[in-house]
Amino acid sequence: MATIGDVARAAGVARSTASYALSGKRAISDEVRARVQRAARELGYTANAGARALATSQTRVIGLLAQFLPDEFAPAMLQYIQGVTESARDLGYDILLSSDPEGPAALKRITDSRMVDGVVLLNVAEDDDRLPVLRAARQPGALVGLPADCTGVDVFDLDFEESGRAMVEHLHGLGHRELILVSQPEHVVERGGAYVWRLRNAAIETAAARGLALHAVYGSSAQPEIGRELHALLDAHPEATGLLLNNEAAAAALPTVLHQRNLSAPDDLSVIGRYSDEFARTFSLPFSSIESAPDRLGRMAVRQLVRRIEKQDPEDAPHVVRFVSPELVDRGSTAAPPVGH
Amino acid sequence: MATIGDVARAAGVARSTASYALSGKRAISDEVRARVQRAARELGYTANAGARALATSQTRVIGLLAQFLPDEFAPAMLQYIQGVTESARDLGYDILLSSDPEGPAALKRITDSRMVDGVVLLNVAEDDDRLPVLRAARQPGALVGLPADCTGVDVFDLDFEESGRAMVEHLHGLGHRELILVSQPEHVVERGGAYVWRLRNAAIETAAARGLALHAVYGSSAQPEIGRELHALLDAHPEATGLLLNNEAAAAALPTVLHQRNLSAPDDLSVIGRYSDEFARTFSLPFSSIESAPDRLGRMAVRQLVRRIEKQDPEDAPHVVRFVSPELVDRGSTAAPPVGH
DNA sequence: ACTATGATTCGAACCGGTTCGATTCGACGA
DNA sequence: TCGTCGAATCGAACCGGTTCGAATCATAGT
Repeated sequence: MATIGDVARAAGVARSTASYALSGKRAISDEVRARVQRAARELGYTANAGARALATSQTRVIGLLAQFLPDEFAPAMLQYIQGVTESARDLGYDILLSSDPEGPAALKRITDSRMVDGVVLLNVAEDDDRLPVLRAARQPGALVGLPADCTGVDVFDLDFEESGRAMVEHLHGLGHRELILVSQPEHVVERGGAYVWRLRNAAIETAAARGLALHAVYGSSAQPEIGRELHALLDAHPEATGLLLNNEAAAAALPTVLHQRNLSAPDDLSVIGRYSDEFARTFSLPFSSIESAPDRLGRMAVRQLVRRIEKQDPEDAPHVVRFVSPELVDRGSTAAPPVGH
Repeated sequence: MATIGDVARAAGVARSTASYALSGKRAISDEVRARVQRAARELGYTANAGARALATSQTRVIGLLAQFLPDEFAPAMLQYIQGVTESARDLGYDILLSSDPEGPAALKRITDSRMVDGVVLLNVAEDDDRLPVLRAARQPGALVGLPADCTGVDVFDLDFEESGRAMVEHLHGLGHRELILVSQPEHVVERGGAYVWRLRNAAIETAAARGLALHAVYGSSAQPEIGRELHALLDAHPEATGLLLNNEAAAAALPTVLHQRNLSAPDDLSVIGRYSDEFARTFSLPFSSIESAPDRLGRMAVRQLVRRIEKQDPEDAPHVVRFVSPELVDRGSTAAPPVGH
């Protein structure tokens, strides 16, 4: 494999000249630059990443720390990953993907060995044990998911409070008086998944303020349990006319459940979920929903991270905590409650 | 950040001695080794990955080239990625993930710059344009998916021929005489997705040999089209008693379709699919299926790749082309055809 | 004719590891 | 007592880039 020394020799110049000719960091005469570029092309020269990293202390690699948790919804995870890898590529970075369940240890190894210029953390828990490691690292970090303490990192997340409010307001505006909210399993909350209670509490609060009855429950994250639970819920609250879903498995199971009960949305029941449009398309979910935009969050995290890496911001720019406003995708599954309610 | 020079100084030895003490590649007295290790620990020393790669020409990173194609089924892709990252971690490697649509260019850049010790290609097409680049690279490669030409690479894939045969044989054994096979969209075939016709042709052949009628069609990869197509198919072939699905979207859509037609499996129709158990669990698919084992294929590819990287095989060990035998997961959706057929 | 100037290019050092050959030193056998 | 041997350690070179300061050279100014 050709080195820059080979290129320099072929072009009849010093190594440093070849380097400058290729990088453009110093003025080089047109003639020499052309010679160097030609030699590089002919030898098929590509810089050795390790050597360059050693010399520049820059790897142009971003670490992506995902955690494949048992209850995490897989398709959404892939969308995060996709958003991150794509925007990284657009900005000239590669992605080092770690799914090590030993998150803190993996993060420490990757940052200490300087394999990456920065790090994106997915699935951030309220009290995420990777955060102390990240703060101690020399590289900047961007999070997808809101932890309790945001100091020293840039944070991106869907505005779950506003999402909860919006869902309730929407159905309230249509005249509904009794709602059911199905959240993710409770142990997701216990594990630190703050988004669950952020949406839930906001929904409960809004419902109370509007004088609505809201039955807020935790649902399983897989079939067939969630199907049974949905049946039980509808049995238990026959007066409820609105169903809010913050649980992908429940959304996936609901069409069958409605069929089995011979119900349809929005005629018998108004339904509104919170999941990604991609997910909705893949499974043709007919329910209006708050778009959770995982790919967009991934892109935002990478963009901000790269700005920090490349110090486009003034040295100590304040860290950002940005909430993406929920957008309601109307698929026509909500309407005024059936007469008689 | 501490370098090995700092460690050596703190321990009062030469850099080389510190290196040997930590790597164990030469005999070092117990006393000195202990001193070095202690110094390393106290200084929080971690070797610089770039420097080590430069010195050893080894990165302990594996490149993972995925392609997020519009019709590829997302959850399956995540399972491949998961299998690859997990087994890589177990073997002491990190994963550099690329989803660049410019596959050949990305592969060339990654291998030429020696960021990786080897490469796993997902989604390999019959005439994959990444293969020439891979063969020209100095690093070994492992594929998931069967190309037309396997020279110079290790290949892993599900045995789609055997899968097609097994599905047909299974229903034949139960007494069915007329079957429908729904494959992925035809443009997946045109793009080089050989697995589609491999299963399809084998199924057609087996059906012919057994004297069965088999209606083999291509289906859409998303709802709601695929739902409509399934309805049309069942309308068109009222005498068919068995349905074979090599199309995840069709499997996901079928429960609703059956409901709408007031049919149930296996009483009215025997159904057998080809998808992963994980997928089946997430969506509670009640259909027996050939397990496509994406995570297992990912693991196998990485294991073999690492053996090549570490030259555990004799220098020029023949390249392997391994087909995973299909395993039928019985979910009780097949039985003898209803009487009268 | 001589120097100041600016444009190019060169040489050497450095990044932080690994590895090879040489050196040191104590123990042991003759 | 001396040479030999083996174990432990050291020093230097090397991997392949980047970057800084110095050197070269032609041109322009006086």
